[in-house]
Amino acid sequence: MARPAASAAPRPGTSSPPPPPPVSRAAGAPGEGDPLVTRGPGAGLVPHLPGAFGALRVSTSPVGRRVRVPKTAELVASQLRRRIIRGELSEGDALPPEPALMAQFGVSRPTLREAFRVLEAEALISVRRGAHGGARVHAPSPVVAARYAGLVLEHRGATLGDVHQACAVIEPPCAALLAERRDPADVAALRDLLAACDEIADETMDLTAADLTAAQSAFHLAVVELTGNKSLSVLTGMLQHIVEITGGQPGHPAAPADQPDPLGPAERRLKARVTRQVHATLIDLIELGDVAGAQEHWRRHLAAPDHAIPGGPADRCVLDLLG
Amino acid sequence: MARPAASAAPRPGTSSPPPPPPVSRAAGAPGEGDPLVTRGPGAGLVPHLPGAFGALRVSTSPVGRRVRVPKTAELVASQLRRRIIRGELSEGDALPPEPALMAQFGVSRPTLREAFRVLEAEALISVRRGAHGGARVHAPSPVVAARYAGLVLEHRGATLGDVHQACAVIEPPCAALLAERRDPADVAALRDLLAACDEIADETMDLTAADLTAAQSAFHLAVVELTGNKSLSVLTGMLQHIVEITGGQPGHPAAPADQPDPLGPAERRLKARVTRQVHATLIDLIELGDVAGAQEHWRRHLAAPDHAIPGGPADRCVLDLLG
DNA sequence: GCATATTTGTGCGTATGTATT
DNA sequence: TAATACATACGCACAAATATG
Repeated sequence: MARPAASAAPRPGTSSPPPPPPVSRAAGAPGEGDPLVTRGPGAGLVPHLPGAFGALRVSTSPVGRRVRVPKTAELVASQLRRRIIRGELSEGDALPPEPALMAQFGVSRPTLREAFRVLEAEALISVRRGAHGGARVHAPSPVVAARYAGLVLEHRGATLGDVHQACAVIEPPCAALLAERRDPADVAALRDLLAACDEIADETMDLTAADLTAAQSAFHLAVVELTGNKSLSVLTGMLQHIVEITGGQPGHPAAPADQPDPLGPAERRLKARVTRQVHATLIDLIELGDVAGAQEHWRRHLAAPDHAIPGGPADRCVLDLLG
Repeated sequence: MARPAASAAPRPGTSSPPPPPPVSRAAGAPGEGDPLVTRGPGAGLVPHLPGAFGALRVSTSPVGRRVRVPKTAELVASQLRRRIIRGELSEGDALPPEPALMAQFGVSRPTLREAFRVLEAEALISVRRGAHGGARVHAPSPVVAARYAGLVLEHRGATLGDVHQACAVIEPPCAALLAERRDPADVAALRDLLAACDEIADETMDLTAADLTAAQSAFHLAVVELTGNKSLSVLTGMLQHIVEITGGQPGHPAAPADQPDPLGPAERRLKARVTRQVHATLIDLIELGDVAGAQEHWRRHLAAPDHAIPGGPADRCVLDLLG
């Protein structure tokens, strides 16, 4: 076998280069002696996540599924990914240097580097070179998921208004839930975010839209996050990120800034004030426990022309995340 | 100034394909036919300002965060990815063999392979080796995005009930929209899916839950997809996929099948019949145009104990997508 | 079974960037 | 500010496994 097995290294026909032992030296690395890449019988058992063709079901009818053999780099990436997701490797942790990982996994450097590129594309690690460089671990964020979801949406020709409409569907029920709960902590948190919006709107004289909309987006996200539902929070974060990188940046080619700044500073300041009032009203409705009122109020806010840009440029602006 | 160009042509005699243009990616000479990877000016764009740590009240905006220089493999992967998303490369298309791509991009084989691993991890290509092997293109699917979103949720300790609750928030407004629209095509499509559920429930005697729940999930997904909103469709597909690979598979370690089959065939058949009736009622409400009724009916269905398993095992079953 | 085309995994060398001294 | 050591980035060539006809 070409691949060095975990424990048994047959080494049948010794070629010119003697294959190194799978685990030779671990430079002060904790958790030494892990088999790590045991591809033999375990490879068939591990679901290894949905591959390119979906989960393989041991069902009856379609016997004979095209099975894609996992590459070695993919196995290495999966092992590292699992340790990151499980929390064994936390944000900021530094992975051992390449030679140590090569020894631990029993793979060569190109293979290890392929695994690095995969994890780097997933933003789970960031590799820096230099003196104290190496791979550092990052926690998974909705931004990563948003990138791929955005790819799917772009491939399907979704518009910016489509994404906005999704937010308009998700958020009102969350507002209703908060009103039903009437938790003072929720109200306080929202008031804090509202104050943050005010501060930004007041301090910045040029009133660049990016900062203000970011603060307003944080308010919208909080409405979802305070419900405690992690799935909706992640989904909303994804949608917001897609909106942000598509239409929020003025320099983006897909930005609806074809007409450069149709609003003057005065109108923009007025709009900010109106938005602030709408947000404040939501907090009041939540504090009062007006379930239906909060939901309807938030639904209208998200359906408002100046917020959703319905039928306007947003509905003709297909997503363009790739430049 | 880029890295030294490949001075030697990579064995042009061995491959029969058209003579690859000797794109040597000479320094500062972008005049070649298809430079593809032109890193020069792009790298010069990054500000690369020194570490601004103790920035005490910088005047305008905190521009100047840590920039991560993109690796060559990442650039190659981005170019291929863009061509896939843009539709220039469609599902099933075969990419040129490795030597041709090496010549086109002007990179070495390890670099190209790193790009392949990245795209393969994103399920945008699938590489098979052998005579007529090579890289084949696949359309992006919500399954890919679901994988990363699931990673985020697992890292945050989300439960299966959490994911289900997200579906319960998204779907009722969609049902309301369908009832408001009263499109006969929607009703027909839902009736077809209902019939498909019946067929599966009747034909399969062993009544393995996997097939039936898949058909029922298709019905739920259709409620969202028929609204025409692509974002919500993709999101719902992601959530369903997470549920499917986590709790749906009986063999999955995270499946709530610790108590093996608490339901006998009789009870399960009864449940299927009840579910069928609930689905049929939704179709009727949509056909009648009962907006509030359809929304409330679907909300209750998704909150029903036998559907959401609320507070039961689902709420204690954290997602486990990595084995 | 055999020939062929293709990807896969490996080793080693050089270039480049980063932090420390 | 300049020299230096460390760690990754990228390149090339060889041997092996694999799928097709």
